[in-house]
Amino acid sequence: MDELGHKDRAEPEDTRIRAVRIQDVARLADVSTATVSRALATPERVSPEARARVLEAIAKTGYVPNPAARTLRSQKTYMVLVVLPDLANTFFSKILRGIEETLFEAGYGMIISDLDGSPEKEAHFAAFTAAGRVDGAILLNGHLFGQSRDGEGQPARITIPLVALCEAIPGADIPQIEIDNRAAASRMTQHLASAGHRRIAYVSGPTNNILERERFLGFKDGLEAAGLAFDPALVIPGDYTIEAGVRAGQDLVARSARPTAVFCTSDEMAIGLMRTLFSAGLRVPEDISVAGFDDIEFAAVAEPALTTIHQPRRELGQAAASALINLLQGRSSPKRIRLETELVIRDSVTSL
Amino acid sequence: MDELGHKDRAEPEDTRIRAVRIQDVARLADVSTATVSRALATPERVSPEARARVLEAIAKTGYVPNPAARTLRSQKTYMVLVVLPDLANTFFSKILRGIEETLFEAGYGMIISDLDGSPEKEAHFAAFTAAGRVDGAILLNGHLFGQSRDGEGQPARITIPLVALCEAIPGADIPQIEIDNRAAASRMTQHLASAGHRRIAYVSGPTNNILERERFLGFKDGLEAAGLAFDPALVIPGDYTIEAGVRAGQDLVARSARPTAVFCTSDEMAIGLMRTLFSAGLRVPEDISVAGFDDIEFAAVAEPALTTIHQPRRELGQAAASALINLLQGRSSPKRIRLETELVIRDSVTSL
DNA sequence: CAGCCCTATGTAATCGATTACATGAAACTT
DNA sequence: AAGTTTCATGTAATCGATTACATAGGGCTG
Repeated sequence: MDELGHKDRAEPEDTRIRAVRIQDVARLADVSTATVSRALATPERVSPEARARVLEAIAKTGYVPNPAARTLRSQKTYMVLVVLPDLANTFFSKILRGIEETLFEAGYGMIISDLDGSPEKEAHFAAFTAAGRVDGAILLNGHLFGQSRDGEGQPARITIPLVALCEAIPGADIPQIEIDNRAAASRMTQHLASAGHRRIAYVSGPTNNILERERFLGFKDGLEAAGLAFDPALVIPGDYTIEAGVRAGQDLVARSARPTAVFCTSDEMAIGLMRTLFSAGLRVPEDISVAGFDDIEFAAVAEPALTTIHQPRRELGQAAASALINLLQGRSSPKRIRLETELVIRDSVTSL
Repeated sequence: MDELGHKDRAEPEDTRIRAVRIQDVARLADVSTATVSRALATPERVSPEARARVLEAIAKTGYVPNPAARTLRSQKTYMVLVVLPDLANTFFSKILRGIEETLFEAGYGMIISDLDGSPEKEAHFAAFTAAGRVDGAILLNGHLFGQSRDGEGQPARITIPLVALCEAIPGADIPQIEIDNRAAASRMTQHLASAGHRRIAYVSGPTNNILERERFLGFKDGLEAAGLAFDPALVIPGDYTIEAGVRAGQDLVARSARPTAVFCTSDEMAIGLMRTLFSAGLRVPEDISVAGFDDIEFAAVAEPALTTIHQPRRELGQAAASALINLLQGRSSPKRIRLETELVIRDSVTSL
């Protein structure tokens, strides 16, 4: 019999390495399994002597509780699902890091789901969530599972705590962590206007996106505050990607009456757009000013350095994770958390 | 009693929503739980009639197997851990996407661990892995858990399948998925040399990094192939980040005898470096040529567009995930998979 | 038609923890 | 001193699946 005394296990032919079980620890510490469990979960409810023996036995055996068994009994997974529209998007990476940090400190792991615009994947992760593989979820995709298809089929009824990050989910009674997109867009627009720009183009996000709607409202707010008229011809459709910026640039280059400034609702689009302008022989900001949104790492080192709206991405991730942890641990969380943005003035916008 | 007949459950005051269990399905389909389980796992071992009744009952109840229970019994989690040195690094995002895609198709979920240079985190995830929370792991960090500290303490003995991605792990007997860093670096160096550059600076990665060592050897290979002497003074330390590129640029600007070309071992450094050169009034490529490595999204839209080495990032992720899945499903996997890189010539390098 | 094998199914053990409940001893109350 | 409370601990039920083993019936072989 080995040191741990796996006496009631198959012995000779079973060469798989068996994990240490709570029973092995209990035997070594000469207590019951209940005491071992309590020594870990509620140390104050165990006598100091027993606790010491248990801890020693744990150290000696290298015992790690089996998470599946623990989850099965306690219904807690200590896992959180993060739902993203697109993992490859630069904007999310720092947010993810903020989330991961905070979850880790609280003892939670992070499972990532990249929806990738696929309804199958969405259904899969809805089932995943419903099956109790995670204790809670952070949604960065702007809608609830199965939200669009109602009536037909069984819309996934998720009963675990949820938090919406960045893209608010209208109508959902869950904490929303975001920035004030409307105010930020208005501020940028006014910044451009106060630099003397009268004809300001706007490169949008996907129009069904709540961020886009807010930023678009903010753009109009800003125009109005500056006493400028809104011109629908100056709205160029985009989707936040570099490629959309490139296309918007082509659109712009082809125009006869060009705006003097372009407000792109993502830095990625701004950088793609500038690329196209350069290729066409236009200079930024001399011939045309360009502003972005997000303040990703590359904004500061773009040529010219990009004037943009700074989003506290890491803090957003941390705030969302904290809010969720509060919920998971039975505490409450404010329904709406808004973090401050900042107008970052660099070199891509000039005064007329 | 409700439709599912939870007769042996607490009824009135328990308002928690109970998940449908296999027993509920069994009762509805008028079979045993074993048959339900078999109908899902090995349909060919169940009669068509019973199978149909089971599937109908599952559809009616919306049954989803409880993963914790399944894992506890079968010792399979259908989860894979991805270990990264830094989640915020742009380079990883597309790789992650490739991994996620492939895992998803095979029915596996992805848990992400951002080590962030923290030994505590590393220890945590080693325990995590040892506890059987995942079936396998993909390592992007270039070393095994607990590899550095041996002898002292109990080095985590991981018994699950592992795969190394990008950073090969010397001495580890696990599949390694990578590119030929040495050949790629040599190729770029020769490209610069063949454009007439004789004084080529090299901005390195962290020197303890295996990628760096390979690329550095490749750089020297390339010099030698071109008949150029290696000059240690032209090696500038870096760590693959934008900031390192900025610093390298400052170093370069301050020099009296400047090289005519700079080979940066990451695009991020190349972009940061160009930024600094511009700020100092130097032009790329007229005054100095700059080459990168990786071909991240921003390389193509940088100003000037960056000449670089293209890494098939998504494919790397997919290959690593496939290799791991093979291992998890009892098949074998080649010990070394090398994907092809490509020299991408854009505008940041000029001929002298 | 006896004997054998194969198929479909059920019964119940099992995975490894948590935790409700029981128990006995010690401490406190009146 | 009897009764009550508290504390430390143990016993065993439980979480919800998978799966080893048992069994019954049907088809096949000789």
